[in-house]
Amino acid sequence: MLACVRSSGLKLTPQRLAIVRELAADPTHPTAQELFERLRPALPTMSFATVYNTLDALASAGLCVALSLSPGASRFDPNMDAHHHAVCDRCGLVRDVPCEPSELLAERSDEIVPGPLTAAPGFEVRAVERIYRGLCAACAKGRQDESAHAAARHAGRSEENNRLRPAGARRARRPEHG
Amino acid sequence: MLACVRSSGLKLTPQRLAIVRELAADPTHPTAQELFERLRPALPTMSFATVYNTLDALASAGLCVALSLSPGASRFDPNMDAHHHAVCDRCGLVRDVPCEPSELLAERSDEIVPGPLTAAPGFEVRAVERIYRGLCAACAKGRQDESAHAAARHAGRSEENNRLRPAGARRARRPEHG
DNA sequence: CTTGCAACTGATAAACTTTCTAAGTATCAC
DNA sequence: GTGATACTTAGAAAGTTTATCAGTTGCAAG
Repeated sequence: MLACVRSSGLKLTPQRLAIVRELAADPTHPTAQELFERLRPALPTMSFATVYNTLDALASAGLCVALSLSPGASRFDPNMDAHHHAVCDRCGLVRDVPCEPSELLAERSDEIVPGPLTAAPGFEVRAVERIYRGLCAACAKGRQDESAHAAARHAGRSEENNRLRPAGARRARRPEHG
Repeated sequence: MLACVRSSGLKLTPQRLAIVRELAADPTHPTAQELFERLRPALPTMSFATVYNTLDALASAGLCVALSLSPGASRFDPNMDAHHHAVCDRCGLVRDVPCEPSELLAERSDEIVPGPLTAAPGFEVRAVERIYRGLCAACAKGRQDESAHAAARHAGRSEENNRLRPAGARRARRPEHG
């Protein structure tokens, strides 16, 4: 991937090197904020804007994609092969889900692109993606524990909730496509 | 839908009435900002926060859903039946795409929920949704015109671009799942 | 190895989206 | 009608993302 950075006409700075390495090594599709915080020990002077600039440059070069699949900050995906996503309703975590073999046999190695949508006349379909909504392993386990504790103690809000809710978001939010 | 508002224990205020009516009548899944601006003539004193409060109340009552399918503001969907979405890469517009008959035959009237994901062990799938990415009719036509004009005049950036990009976003953004 | 330019970084401001707070107001059950 | 409660308004505030600009640095050419 680093070679692609150079061949895309992008200069290979220490900041970009660190960001690309961290992004490529992380299957959880981190946000810009997460990348920034993880790299802060190694690059204490790096600006937050540099993280965004770099991710934008990578995306423009076709080396990663910005995902907006749940409220809150965008997540960045270095996997440019055809794949789908599993999105946690609770913490927003995103994991890749490979295409099924039948999909990979399609003409485009990307996704199966069907004919025009009768529901949306004139809409030009470029790609079709699938989103699996639900609870990631950690949140599913967390909820079990929570309800178990809630049964033991009557109503004590004891567990600190580790939901990674969008920034200012404090209220509960109904999951999409309920 | 208005009856549902009352039966959900929500008070039926003029603001809510207007918001519900506007939302239910609009198939394009407007943002909070768009609803606010459209209702401003009828309700000049309505606060922007009221739009958010109302949409949040509706979502919590299960009467609409907040969609985060592209960067920028959330869009609100009053259609609670099982369906998918077509999302415009350029302007962010969202249109509903009904499920196919085969999907509606599934056990849940919602979506076909497959077995556990081998790619994400422990992930509890609640629903599967499909996103058709591409260009809406208006943007597809707009791009044709743009390239036609660009060919005529050599490089004049004459057409004002009507992209509804996320807030501060000025730069071009690579569509997801490129 | 030096040099120069273009691209990049860092810092900050700013725009936008969303939520919170506090005080006043209106809805609805009785 | 009347009161409790939920709602609205307005403004502040927090989080995300982009713009601006001066200073620095990567890197290609010499």
